[in-house]
Amino acid sequence: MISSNPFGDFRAACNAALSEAFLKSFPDIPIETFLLEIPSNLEFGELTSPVFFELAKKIPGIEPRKLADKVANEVNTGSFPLLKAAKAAGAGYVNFYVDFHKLCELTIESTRILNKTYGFVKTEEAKTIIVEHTSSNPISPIHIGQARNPILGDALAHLLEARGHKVFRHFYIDDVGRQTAVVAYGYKVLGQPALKGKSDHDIGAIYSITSCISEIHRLKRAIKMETMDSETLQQLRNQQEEWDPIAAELEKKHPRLFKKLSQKLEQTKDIENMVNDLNRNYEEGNEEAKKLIRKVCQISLQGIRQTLTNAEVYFDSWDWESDLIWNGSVTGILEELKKSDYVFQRGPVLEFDADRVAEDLLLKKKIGVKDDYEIPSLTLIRGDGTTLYTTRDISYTLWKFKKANKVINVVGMEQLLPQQQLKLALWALKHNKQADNLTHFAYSLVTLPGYKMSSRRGRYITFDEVIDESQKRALEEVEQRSPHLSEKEKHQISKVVGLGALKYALVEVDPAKPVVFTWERVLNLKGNSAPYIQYTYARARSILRKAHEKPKQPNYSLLDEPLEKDLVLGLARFPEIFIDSADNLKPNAIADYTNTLAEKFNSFYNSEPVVKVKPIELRDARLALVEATSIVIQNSLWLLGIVSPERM
RNA sequence: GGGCUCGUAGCCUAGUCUGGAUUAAGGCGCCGGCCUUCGGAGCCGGAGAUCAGGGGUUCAAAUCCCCCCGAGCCCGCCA
Repeated sequence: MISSNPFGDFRAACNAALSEAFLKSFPDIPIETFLLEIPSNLEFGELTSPVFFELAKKIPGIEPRKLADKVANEVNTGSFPLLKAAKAAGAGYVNFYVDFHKLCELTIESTRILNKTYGFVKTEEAKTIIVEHTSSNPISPIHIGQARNPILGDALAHLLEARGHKVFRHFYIDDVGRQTAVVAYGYKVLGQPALKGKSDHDIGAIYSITSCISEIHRLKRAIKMETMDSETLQQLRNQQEEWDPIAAELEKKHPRLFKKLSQKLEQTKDIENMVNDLNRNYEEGNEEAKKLIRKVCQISLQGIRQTLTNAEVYFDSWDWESDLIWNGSVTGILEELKKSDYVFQRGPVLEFDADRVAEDLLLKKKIGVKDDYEIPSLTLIRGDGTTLYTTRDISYTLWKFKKANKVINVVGMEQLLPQQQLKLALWALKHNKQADNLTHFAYSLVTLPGYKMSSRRGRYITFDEVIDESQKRALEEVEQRSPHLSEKEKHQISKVVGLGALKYALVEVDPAKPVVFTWERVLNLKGNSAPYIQYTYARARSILRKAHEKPKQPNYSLLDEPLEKDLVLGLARFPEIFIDSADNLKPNAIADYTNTLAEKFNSFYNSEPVVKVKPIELRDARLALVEATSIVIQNSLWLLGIVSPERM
């Protein structure tokens, strides 16, 4: 007999037994559901129910413990094979004890048979889900401040897929907007040269420098104008003082490029206007503008794709923002919105009254804001007729809902307001179902101590550099620890371990919490890290290789050591952990679980011999346990996009 | 000014949604042990926390409510 969720089966048995017993003891008292939780200590059983404290209130004059005693006595363990005993304890608990030998056999055999699918309990409500993630601007490389996005997005996609949903991973190419026009303009004045370095890095440099020079030009011109008061003038001067050192930094970093771009841009009287024209032309579908901006984005994307491939993050679809404009869907949505009564004109600008939508349709609570909080309005169309990011995102979102019934946007927490406005726009358009099924998976950004990253200012550490460094450090470790391995093997291992360490460091923490990036954090090879878990896997596999043969005659009732019991319980609980992690979008729970499991396994094999132990029935039971553990580690690391190496 | 998020040993985190058991769980770092025994990226042990602070609800609070302090972010015709 096998089970897709051994501990879940035990939980179900406890629940049924408890309901039955309670019904016998107190037929008149209706019970909703029994809370069953994992007790602090194994002496209190494998599951415990504290509900008698609550229930005692409903029955006058009875103490929780008395109630627990009465119910515990009525529990009929005979009809539930996994349930060995139920005992009242403490001030009013009923503790449930599992038949360990049965659970043990069920867990280990299920794991070995289900193998790469063990733990991945399928949902009964399979959906088609689009996970949109990363979507970094095609104007600069992905930097470490953004790197949490692909890691989290990929882990979410794995989780949902394993849960039985149909998942599509989408990258939204944000090619519309001023920033692409800036870099395209810089690229154009350079004469559209072939690039020598990694393309996204080169485009990123052109972007920062063009943006910086343009900003300084604008400020200089503004300062020359005499029609302003001294306060405004001072503000402009302050801004200029901010940009001057940035220019110096960029010049130092890219001397030749900086010199060339400055010379070329010197000839442009008003860079800002040229950029704005280019942006407008692009939106209008002007062929020359299309050719130029698409080219620059393609070049940059080539590098970004390379980075993501190195990180082993893949996409099913690359969606161009500009397509939504050119095919008329943005205009269509705007027309619809205008009919909705929630848009208004403010001078030349079209605004969306997000607050009134929320008020009228009673949505404030639903989107998580207080009743008296006034949601700022959203600008839909600029004075010059061009659209804004969130405007376009409305039609992108509806496009995604044509292909899926649930959409998860992996977007930084700082974009909470536009994501709320977007949702409200869907309600204003009467797309209630879509609004309800749109999830903003918000996470905090990665920061560097004492350093403010900014693509526009050219101040960032790229994801590429961090991957390289992490893998380089891993290689040094492999060279030192496993000199006997072939060069090829050493390289393969260091790739997997270096990348694993990086991913783990970014996925391990609750997404709501900020991560401060330090090398110490990523390059941790000891406890609570991917290398620690990977090492545990490699050791387990090594033991299995040493045994030469598959366990043939395991007798699971010989597994009686506390360390064995603890490990088996860990394996049995994996499916429940997985379900919670997938349904509540908590990839960090998997990281935490896997690390704990690795600790249990390390303790086990350090004190209990496996290969050489006698009798053979015990040896085989332990071998099967080792095999099962290796499977669960591999499966859970897979969810996080981390590879388990056979050796390291 | 308004809003969102976070605050747990020197440092990094789990637990908070759904309140439960006289020791608040891990990791890093620190101190002390373990290699003629399946790979020491390991194992075992130790020291280290009034769960930011104050009040409240409860038989029971890191967890729920109120107040307050501190940090980050948002409130743009940027994305």
